[in-house]
Amino acid sequence: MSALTPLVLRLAHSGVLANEDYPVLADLSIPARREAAETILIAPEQKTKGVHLVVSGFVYRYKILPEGKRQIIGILLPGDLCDLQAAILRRSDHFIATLTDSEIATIPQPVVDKLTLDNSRIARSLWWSTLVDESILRTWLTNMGQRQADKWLAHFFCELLLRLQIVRKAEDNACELPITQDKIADILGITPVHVNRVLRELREGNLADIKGRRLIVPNTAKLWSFCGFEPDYLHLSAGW
Amino acid sequence: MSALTPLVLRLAHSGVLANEDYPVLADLSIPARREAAETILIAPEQKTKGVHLVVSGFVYRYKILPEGKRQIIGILLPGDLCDLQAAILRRSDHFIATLTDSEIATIPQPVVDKLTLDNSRIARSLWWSTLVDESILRTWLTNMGQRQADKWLAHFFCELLLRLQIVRKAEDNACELPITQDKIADILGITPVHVNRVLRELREGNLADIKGRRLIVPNTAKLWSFCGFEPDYLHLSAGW
DNA sequence: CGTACTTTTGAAGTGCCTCAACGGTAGTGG
DNA sequence: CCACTACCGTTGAGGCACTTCAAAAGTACG
Repeated sequence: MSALTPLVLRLAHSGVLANEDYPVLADLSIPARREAAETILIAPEQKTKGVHLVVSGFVYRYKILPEGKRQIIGILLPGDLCDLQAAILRRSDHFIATLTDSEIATIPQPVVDKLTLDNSRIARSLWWSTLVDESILRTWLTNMGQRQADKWLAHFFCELLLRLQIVRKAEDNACELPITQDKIADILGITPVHVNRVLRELREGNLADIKGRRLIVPNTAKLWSFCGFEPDYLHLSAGW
Repeated sequence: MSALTPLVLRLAHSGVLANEDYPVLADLSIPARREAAETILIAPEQKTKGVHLVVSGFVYRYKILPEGKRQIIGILLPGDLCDLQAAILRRSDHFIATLTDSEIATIPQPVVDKLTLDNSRIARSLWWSTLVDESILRTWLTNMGQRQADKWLAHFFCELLLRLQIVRKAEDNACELPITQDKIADILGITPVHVNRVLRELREGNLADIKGRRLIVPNTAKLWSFCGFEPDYLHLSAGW
């Protein structure tokens, strides 16, 4: 299994790749290296030399305010490219760090250039992947602004489970969730104390539970309807 | 003055265009048409036939929750492309509508394709522009999650003034703000009543005021430091 | 088997919301 | 020129979601 397999699984959803493109991607032998949890991959203002790909593990984006407050602005799962946008913008405006011990592949800049210049379908599918990230951001912003903490947390769980299922890292109703309540708080924009209380509510309502760093959702449909989850924003189906 | 002038002013900040690219863009004669305020340009699930460019006026993106709540997820100013991302994703996941009477140019899909396929620098600069949008989203998300309403509103004012100055639609300390408190509320994710109170605070603190649909900032530096505004995320300087 | 981290719970406080009313202003038509 | 209407801005009072501070209990690990 190539380090790129999860990426290819994701890009397949873009609906722009042709059969002949898959070998091109599969045959790239990009080595993945291990990184310990809480390793900073990119910092603001830092110039990049390649594009990081998450092969296994969880990675997160975050911003730090002058006062020291932290907002997590994205979770990167296997198959996600971390800093394609930083490569184009030429500097990052936020931090990217590993959440867990992870395998990270760095695709050298020349390889990215070759892929995107030689094959307009692959270029298009990579662009597509950054636009899905943007769509997720719009949804998070909407959740933050309009949903209460219980619904927002439930929505986050729905999204995570679904995104992990695409890359075959989740079962039907459970997945890894290697994340402390402290970090969930910085995702939702609330305090850790309140995360804990809301989590209890979800548990008591049989909607979701976290046990031993795993998320368990007894009834997916019930959780979806609880928070009004509509997965269109993940752009999973490739229908024209 | 071409309808594309504001766009070119923006793309100049990408730092990837060469001198010879400017005539290519300037010579495109894309007609702009007038649209009344509150005209929906794009709706979710709708297929697009071209890319909308704001020539004059204000445009906004928003999402509607199942319960009917609205979150505004972006303001589009002259020079901004509305739906380049929808063209790639092949369907929109949100609404785009005019905020004011506006001039909108629709760049036909074939022209977009030609620009992006024939000229990799122009393609790159267009991609750059979508990534700046994404960067703004990350900052809004951070503001929503971590800043209190007064600072968030002040930050929004700082951003708006600066973005309008780039396209020469604002003076040093004032700009148009053709927007009701109701809409500001849906940007910040708070209630209109609270917007009103926070606005009064800013007025009383001599930080900012709205008079006759115009934003007035007596002392820009003071407003910046009040809310910790750091404009890096707008990626305005093209420095390598 | 201590040490450090994470989770849990309680109690009091605050930012923002809700509901409701009133005032201002611009446009419209008589 | 004045009424009428509609919308927007402003203000007050009470309530709720979430925060803050603090402490205790559970869990992982060398």
